[in-house]
Amino acid sequence: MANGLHPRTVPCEQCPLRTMANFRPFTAEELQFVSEFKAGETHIKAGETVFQQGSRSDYLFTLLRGWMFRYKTLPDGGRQILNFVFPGDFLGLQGSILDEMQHSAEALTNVVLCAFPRDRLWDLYARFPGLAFDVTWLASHSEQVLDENLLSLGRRTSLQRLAYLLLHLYLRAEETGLARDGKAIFPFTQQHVADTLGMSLVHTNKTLRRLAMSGTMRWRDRTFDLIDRDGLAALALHETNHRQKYPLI
Amino acid sequence: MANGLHPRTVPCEQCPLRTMANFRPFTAEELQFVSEFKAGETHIKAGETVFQQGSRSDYLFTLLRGWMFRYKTLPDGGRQILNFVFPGDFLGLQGSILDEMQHSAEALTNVVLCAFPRDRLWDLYARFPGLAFDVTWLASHSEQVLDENLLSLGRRTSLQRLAYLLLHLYLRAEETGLARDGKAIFPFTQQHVADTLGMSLVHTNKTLRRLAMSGTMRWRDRTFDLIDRDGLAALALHETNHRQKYPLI
DNA sequence: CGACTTGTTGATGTACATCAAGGTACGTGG
DNA sequence: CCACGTACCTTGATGTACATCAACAAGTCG
Repeated sequence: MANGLHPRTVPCEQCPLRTMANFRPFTAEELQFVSEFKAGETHIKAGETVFQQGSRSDYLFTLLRGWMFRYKTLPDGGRQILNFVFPGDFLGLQGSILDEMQHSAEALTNVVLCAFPRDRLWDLYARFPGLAFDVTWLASHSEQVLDENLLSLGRRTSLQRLAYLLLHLYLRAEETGLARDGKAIFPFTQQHVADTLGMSLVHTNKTLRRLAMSGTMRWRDRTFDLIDRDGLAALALHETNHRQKYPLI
Repeated sequence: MANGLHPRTVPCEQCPLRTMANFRPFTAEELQFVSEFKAGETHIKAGETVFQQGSRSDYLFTLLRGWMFRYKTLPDGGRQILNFVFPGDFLGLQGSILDEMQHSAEALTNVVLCAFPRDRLWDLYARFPGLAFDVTWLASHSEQVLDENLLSLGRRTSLQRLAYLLLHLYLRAEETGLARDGKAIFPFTQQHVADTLGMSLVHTNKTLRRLAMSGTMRWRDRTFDLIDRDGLAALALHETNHRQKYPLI
C-alpha cells in the first residue's frame, strides 16, 4: 500500500477480539465507523519495533495478534520495560495524543496491528462518544497497571516483584486467549524480565530459581506453568515469612 | 450542602486555572456546561485524605488549589507515592472510570477540589467532544509521567532519582504558579520523598546531603532553591562520572 | 503579667552492622 | 551464538539506634 500499511486481513465485522469477554458489543454504526477508520494493518516480525522514542507516528494502533512490550531507553543503553502489550490494547496513545513518542514498542512475536490515522481521532470523538469513552477507559485502565508496577518497583522485594509479574502476565494472557489451563507460551527471555523489574540479569536468574523452588510455577523453554495460583499470589502480595511456608526458597 | 460538598467559592467563569499557559480556551457553551457539571467543591485540610483505596467515590475531582499526592498502601503498612498532584490535574479517573479506587489521595496543604458527579461524565462525552478529548489528553499525559517515574525507579541510581524528582516537582510547581525565580515552597518531608523513590528514609537523607553538596540546589525548612537548573538536570539524566564534576558528592 | 524552664513531638542528621543486589567471569546446552 | 545457570567478590541500600534542632504546650517562678 502507498502509505506503507498492509491491506487488512481481518474485516472489523469479524474481529476476533470482539468475542472476548472484556469487550462491549458495538452498535452497527460504531462498527461501520471503526471499520472505515482503520486505515490498514501493520505486520511486524518478532524483534522489530513499531515506533521509536522521539519519533512521531501518524497512526494509533490496536494490537490484533501477538505479544509486544513498551520500553524506554537511557542514554547509557539501559532499557526499562514499561509494560507488556496484549491483544486489544492501545498503542501510541501514551505519548500524549499528538506529540512525539516518549517510548518505543517492540514485538516479541510476529504481530498484527490495526492502524488508525491519528488526525481522524477527532472524528471519532465528535461522532461516537461511546467509542471516545472506550478510549478513555483503556487509557485509565493502563494507568492502573502502571500504578501497580510502580508499587512493585518501589516497595516489593525481588521475589515478590517476580511472582507478581509472572502471575500478572499469565492472567493477562489468559484474558486475551493466549493461555489456558495454567499453561502459556511466554515469548520473552529472562533479560526482558530483568528489564521490567529493574534488576540485573544475574539476580533475576537467582530469584527465578528461588521462586521455582516454591513449587507454585514452572517456566522453562518458553513454557510457563501456573501450578498453584493462590500460592503464587500469596508470594506476590503478602509479607508472610516465605521461608516458613516454602523452606527451600 | 446535603451531598457533603462545599458550595462553590470560585465560579468557573473566573477559574484561576483558565489563565494558565497549558489550558486551552473554552467556548462559551463548554464553559457553561462545565460550570453546571461542577456539583460543588471539596475543602480538605493538610494531611486529610480525599478518597481511600478500595472505596467508591461518586465524584471526579479537579484540583483547584494546593498540593496533593496519590499513593498506594501495602498490607504491611508500606506506602508508595505514585505521583504528586498539581492544580489543574484530574483526580479519580485513574481507578478505571467507574470502579473502586485502587489508590488513595492525600492533601499536603489545605486544598480546594472541584467535584464533578461521575454519573454525568457520559453527558460530557455525548455533548462536548472537545472536553472529552481534553479528558483523554489529561489521562494520557499523566500516563507519560508514570512512565518516567517507572524509568526512574527501575534504572536510575538514588542520586539520579532524587535529582530527577526534585527538578520535576519544581518544574511542575512553576507551571502551575506555585513557584518562580527558582524558589518554591515544598510542603512535604523527606519521608514523602523516600516513599516516592522507593528508598528508606535514612538513605534518602544521605543522598539528599550528597545532592546538596553538588551545589545545584538547596532544600531546607520547606524551601526549595533551584540554583543550577542545567546542572541538576545533568545529574538526573546523564551517566557521567559525577565525582569528576562535583568531587564532593 | 511576662520570662524562663521543662517536656514533647516531628523532622532531620549520622554511625554503625547487615543484607540484598550488582558485576564479572565462566560454566552448560541447544 | 544465545539463553540460561552458578560462583565470587563488591557495592549500594537497609535497619536500628541515637543525636540534634525547632516548634509548641504546660507549668513555674520572679
